[in-house]
Amino acid sequence: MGRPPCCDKEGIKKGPWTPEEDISLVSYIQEHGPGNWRAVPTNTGLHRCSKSCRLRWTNYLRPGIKRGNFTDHEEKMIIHLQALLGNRWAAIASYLPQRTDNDIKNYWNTHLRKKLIKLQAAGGGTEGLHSKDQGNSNSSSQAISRGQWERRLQTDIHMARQALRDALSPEKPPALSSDLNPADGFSISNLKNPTLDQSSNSTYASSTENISRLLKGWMKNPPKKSARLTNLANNQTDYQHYSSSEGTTSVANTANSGNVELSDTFESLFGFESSNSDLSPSMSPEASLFQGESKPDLISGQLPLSFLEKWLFDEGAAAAALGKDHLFSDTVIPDHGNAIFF
DNA sequence: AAAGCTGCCAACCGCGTGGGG
DNA sequence: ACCCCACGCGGTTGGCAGCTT
Repeated sequence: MGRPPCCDKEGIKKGPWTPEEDISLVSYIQEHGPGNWRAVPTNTGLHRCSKSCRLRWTNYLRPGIKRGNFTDHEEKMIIHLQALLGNRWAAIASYLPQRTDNDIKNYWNTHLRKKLIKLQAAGGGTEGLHSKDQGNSNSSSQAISRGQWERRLQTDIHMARQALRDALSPEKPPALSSDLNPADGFSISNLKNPTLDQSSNSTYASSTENISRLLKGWMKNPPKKSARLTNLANNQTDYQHYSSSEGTTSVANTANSGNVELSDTFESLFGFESSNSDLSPSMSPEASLFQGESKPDLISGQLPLSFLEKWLFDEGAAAAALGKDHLFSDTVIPDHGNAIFF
C-alpha cells in the first residue's frame, strides 16, 4: 500500500549483466550503501528489477567475495555443515563468510554431491549421508534398525563437531595461505576481474577495471556512517564492509589515509589483512556471526555460532578429560578432506 | 573440423516471511 | 487485523566453455 512496486515486469532486462550495468550498480552502492533495493533500479537507471540488483551485488559484486577453487578445508566445512543443516545454503554460507550461498550451493550440486555419491557407490558406506539431500540412499536406510540409525546419527554429529572444531581452531589456520592467497581468492585483481577463474571472459575483464576504480573512489569516500549503520541494520549482506568499519579495521581509517595503495585499502577495508580464514581467529565468533548476511543467529532453530563452538569445545574438552577421544577415533577426519567418512 | 555431450555457474523463479501502511 | 510489498532463500534453468567422438 502506497509502496511503489518492486518491478513492473515490463521493460525489465534479464540475463547476464554487462560491465556498464555493474558499474552503475557499484557506483550507486558506493554512494548509498547496499539496501533499499527497490530504489536501486530507478535511481541507477538500470532496467533491472530490484531483486536482480540485490542478487548481482550479493553474489558477485560485493567486496570480500572469494571466488575460485574451494579448499579442502572449505569442502570439509560444507560437507559437514550440509550434513548438519541440510540444504540451508545461507546458513552454511554464514560459516564461510567469503563464499556466497549461491556459490556453495553450486559447488555442492556440481562437485560434492557427485563426489559423495561416487564414494557411496564405491562402497564407502552411507555414513554421514543422512540429510534430506541424500534421500536416494535408501538402500542403506531401508534395512537399518533404529538403534543403528541413532548410532549413525550420533557419529555424524561427532564428525560434524570434529570438522567444525578443525575449522574454528585458531591454532590450525586451515588452508590459511591458500584461503586468502591473493592469487587464489580475494585480491584486488580478483575485484578487477570478478570472474577470476573464467579468464575467457575477457570482454568483461577490461571493463571491470572501471569497477575497481569506482571502488577505489568508494574507499576514499566511504558512505556516511549513519548510512552505513542504517544499511548494516537493513542489510547485513555487506557484512565485510560494514562490520570491519565497526571493528578493528575501519573504513574511516582507510579513508583517512586517503592515498593508501588500493590493495592495502581493500585488505584493511574488508578486514582481510593477512590472516583471515573462513572463520578467522581474528574474528570473534560473535563478529563472524554478525558478519553473516541475514545470516542465522541460530542453526536450524538456530544455534549461534558461539554456542556451536562452545558445544564443540565443551564436548572435546569433556571427551579429553574422560579420555574418550576415541569417541572420534572411528570417524577421524584426514587432512585431505574429501573422502573421509563416507 | 564439426557435431554432440557434459560440466559449470550466473541468473532467474517461486515461495515464505516480516514489516509497513 | 488485514493487505500488500520488499526482501531473502532454496531450487531450477539457460547458456557458455571445454571435452569427446
